[in-house]
Amino acid sequence: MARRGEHSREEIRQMALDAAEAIVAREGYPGLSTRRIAAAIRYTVGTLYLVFENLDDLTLQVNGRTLDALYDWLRTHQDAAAAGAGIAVGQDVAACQEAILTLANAYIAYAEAETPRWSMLFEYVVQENEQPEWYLHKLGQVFGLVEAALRPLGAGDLETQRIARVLWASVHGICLLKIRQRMVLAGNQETEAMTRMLVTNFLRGLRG
Amino acid sequence: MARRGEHSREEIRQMALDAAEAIVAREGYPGLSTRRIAAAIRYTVGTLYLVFENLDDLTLQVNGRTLDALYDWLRTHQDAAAAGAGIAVGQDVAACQEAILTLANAYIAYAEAETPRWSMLFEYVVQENEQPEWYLHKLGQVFGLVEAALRPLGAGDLETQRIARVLWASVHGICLLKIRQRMVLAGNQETEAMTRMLVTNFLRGLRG
DNA sequence: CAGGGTATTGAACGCCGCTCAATATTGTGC
DNA sequence: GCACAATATTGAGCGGCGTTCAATACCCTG
Repeated sequence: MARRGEHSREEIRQMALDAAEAIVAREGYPGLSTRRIAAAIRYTVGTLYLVFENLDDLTLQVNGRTLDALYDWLRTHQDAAAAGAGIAVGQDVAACQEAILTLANAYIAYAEAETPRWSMLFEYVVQENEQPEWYLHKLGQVFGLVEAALRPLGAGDLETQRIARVLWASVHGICLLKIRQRMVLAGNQETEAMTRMLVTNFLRGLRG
Repeated sequence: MARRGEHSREEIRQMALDAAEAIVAREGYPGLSTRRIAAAIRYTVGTLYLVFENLDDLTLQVNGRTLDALYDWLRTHQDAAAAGAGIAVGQDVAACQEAILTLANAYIAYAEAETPRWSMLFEYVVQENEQPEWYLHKLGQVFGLVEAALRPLGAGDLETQRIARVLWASVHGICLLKIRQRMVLAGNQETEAMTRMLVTNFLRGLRG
């Protein structure tokens, strides 16, 4: 045995999560196993169970990191788009639509850029459907971006939340269709067209 | 050893698929294993490999059955709704909207009624994203119902197909949200309201 | 009734998640 | 400087997984 105290528990935690992310990026969620993670960080399985409750716990924490990364990604793309469109255009309905489209396309772009990580968010299904509070919070942060973009529409808070959920569920559905390659016909262009069709018509319907 | 020729290959196939469905219904996709299926039909694992290529093949065939069942379910609900609304109302836009809503609600109802089976359609991910032709055909049949319901709108064939994909991806997204219980607030009513919000506004946007 | 053909078996292989007694390493008190 | 308590780390072991294939038990043909 060796290396007692060479790494703190928190260091081991981070190393394990890094290694897990690397494995998932390379081989997808099915390639993830405690033995592989342990080998990658040059510890043994037993050590992992000192730091994580079990593999589900570890998986959920990887997903938590992914949600953080997704949030940052969306923010970055939002800022880039806002810079391109000039300052303080966020108040009218047309600008709101553009903001939503920006978010939607950024979301889909993330799913494409980081497909295995993104897929794992949904491939790992919690059985007792009990996501911990911290996880729901991270989810809420991402959802919050959509709600914020919709606020200029001037609907009530609860109505805005509803619209955001419907819209984001729909964008997610299109994204799934794209990633799972169920769309034999479709390239990138097709997906953007579908997203635009969804968002513009849905919002026009809301106004009309 | 025993029972040589007691069951034909096709009989064994059906027994295995039945057993697999029962296991999935009871314990979900993660509970499915060759050893359990074999035990349930009182054969051994080896026999399963005479009838199926591997567990993935078997899983895909269970999913194929589910697609058939879903198709029948949607047809039945369509017919019931059509009977309720009187004969030959399928021609104007309002009726078209009702037809889509009927389909959407029936889809979500199926997911609720047969959650494990329905979930397995998406939890089992084909790695080489090569669904066999027969599977794509079954998928196409379900999609075809949506396209048919949209035909009264009078869009071109390709446009109708696009609209159907967008709409169905979106309904699926809402359905996912419901089933995965990410909606803490939501009961059945909430989901129906969200579906209605999506469909009515999207279609109104298309018209307007 | 012998023998070929085949349906069926089940042990074996290398994985998996997870546990826990055994052990190696360290810091402390003398 | 040393013994000892405390603890970080190990890794064999358990039961389960998908998959393979030589061995076997059965049936049919001649």
